[in-house]
Amino acid sequence: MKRTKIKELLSSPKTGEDVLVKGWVRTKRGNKNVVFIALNDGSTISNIQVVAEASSFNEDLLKDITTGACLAVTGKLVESQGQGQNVEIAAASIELYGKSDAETYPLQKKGHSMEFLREIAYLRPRTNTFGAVLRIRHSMSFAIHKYFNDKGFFYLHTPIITGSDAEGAGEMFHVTTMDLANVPHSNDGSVDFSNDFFGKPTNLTVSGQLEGELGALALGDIYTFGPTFRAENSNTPRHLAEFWMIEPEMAFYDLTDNMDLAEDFVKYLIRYALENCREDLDFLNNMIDKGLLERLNFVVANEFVRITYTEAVNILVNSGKKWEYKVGWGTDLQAEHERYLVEEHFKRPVILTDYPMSIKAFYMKQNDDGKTVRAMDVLFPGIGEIIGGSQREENYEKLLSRIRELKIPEKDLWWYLETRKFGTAPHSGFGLGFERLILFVTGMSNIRDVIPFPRTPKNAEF
RNA sequence: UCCUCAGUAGCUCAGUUGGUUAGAGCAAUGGACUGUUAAUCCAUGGGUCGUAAGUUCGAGUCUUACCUGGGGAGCCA
Repeated sequence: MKRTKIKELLSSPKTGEDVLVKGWVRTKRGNKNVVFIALNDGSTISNIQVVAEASSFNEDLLKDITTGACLAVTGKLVESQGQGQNVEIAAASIELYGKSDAETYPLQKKGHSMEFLREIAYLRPRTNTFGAVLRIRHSMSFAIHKYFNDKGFFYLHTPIITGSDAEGAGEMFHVTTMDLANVPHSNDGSVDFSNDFFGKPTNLTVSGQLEGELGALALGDIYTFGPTFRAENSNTPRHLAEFWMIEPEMAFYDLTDNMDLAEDFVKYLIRYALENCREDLDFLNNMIDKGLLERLNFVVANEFVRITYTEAVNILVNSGKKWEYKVGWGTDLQAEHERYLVEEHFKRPVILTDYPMSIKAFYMKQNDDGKTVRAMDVLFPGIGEIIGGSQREENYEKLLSRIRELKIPEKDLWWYLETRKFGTAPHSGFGLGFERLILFVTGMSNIRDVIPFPRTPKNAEF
């Protein structure tokens, strides 16, 4: 008999038919005469109830059916006599694939703390919460590709290993095959990379943007979606050393086009989740965050506020609030300022634009005022900055002078500058932190719980 | 990296101004129960109190250092 997934079984139940299901035991209860097994195969958050008449099965087999054990069950799908479910399987035969010693299996029927589950990340996908999060994570990945594909964007694979140390987005992880116990040095005392694998210093990427721009200036509209690595010693519920980032880059987009795309993109993803992940979202709304569905619906239904950095500073200065960090034109906005704008003043997502040139990256297009750049940050409630982007500086002289002002090693960026020499074009792009999106969509509060195997300072287990 | 809180049974926690043999709920184990829904009821076992040093007649409790985790901040996505 062919195996049926539980999701399929529950969505279009054909009672009276014989079925074969395979999955892991969530709970077992019962008495002398009848045993009830809640079986889950990961295809959906719901379990199927397997009912076994004790007299029809070997006593030792029933004893070995404990929380966590893996079973293959054949039987007839019937209407349930109980209250909790519509259909159940009247078991005809049960094959035990894998026992699960109840005394040592870490997962119980009762709830566990997120901190404990993090320590057993090799098993936590078997819980309702992580099953829901991981299914939603998959759906969001798929929706991202679908959104861009439908819009005629091309998925560009930018390198994971990079030879330039120029973007300045964060501390980097070195990539080397050198024997670290015996690192060769040049005469001047510096590390000699000439015999290293690439013959020069290399790192894991902190952003695919610069290569993404090369793609946009050939293919028109591209996006990247891949792992990103930051060796920052950041210990917060919003940072990972290894995370996934989506970076669209579009030729002929100005900053307004860029904002329009970012807003449409994020709303599309949230709408996609609402339409396709309903059961999992309902579960998370009940168990994790009672305001989740309301917040998701609100974001989809309302325009994002768009104001300039200068306007934001005025609002903050005139708010009458006491700030831990001083607000003034030219300083970067702190978490408390962003939170005030999003959560108290406007009470909705906010896009801030036209930041001072001095606090933003070298590649952002300079405004005519000579002091601001065409940057945009999308700020979300509870998350903070979920998207950062800009129109890029396409003028060769302006870009070069900015690189020199900031003393960025020009020799590492020669290829990037070349694009401004040959057929340069106005273009824009942004980066969306995938896990931060998942945080928002799931209502989870710690970024370590929206990626299967989190990498953070002092933690690379599993 | 900084500030702050915490670490006691498999899990979640209680443990009084330092005082005899460290407790509870859940889980587990054994039993009861004719359809259960995180089942219920009865019983049983389970601890180097994060690690190391110190103060003291005496430390789960006080001190110091370190480790691990949470929350906040910075850096950022």
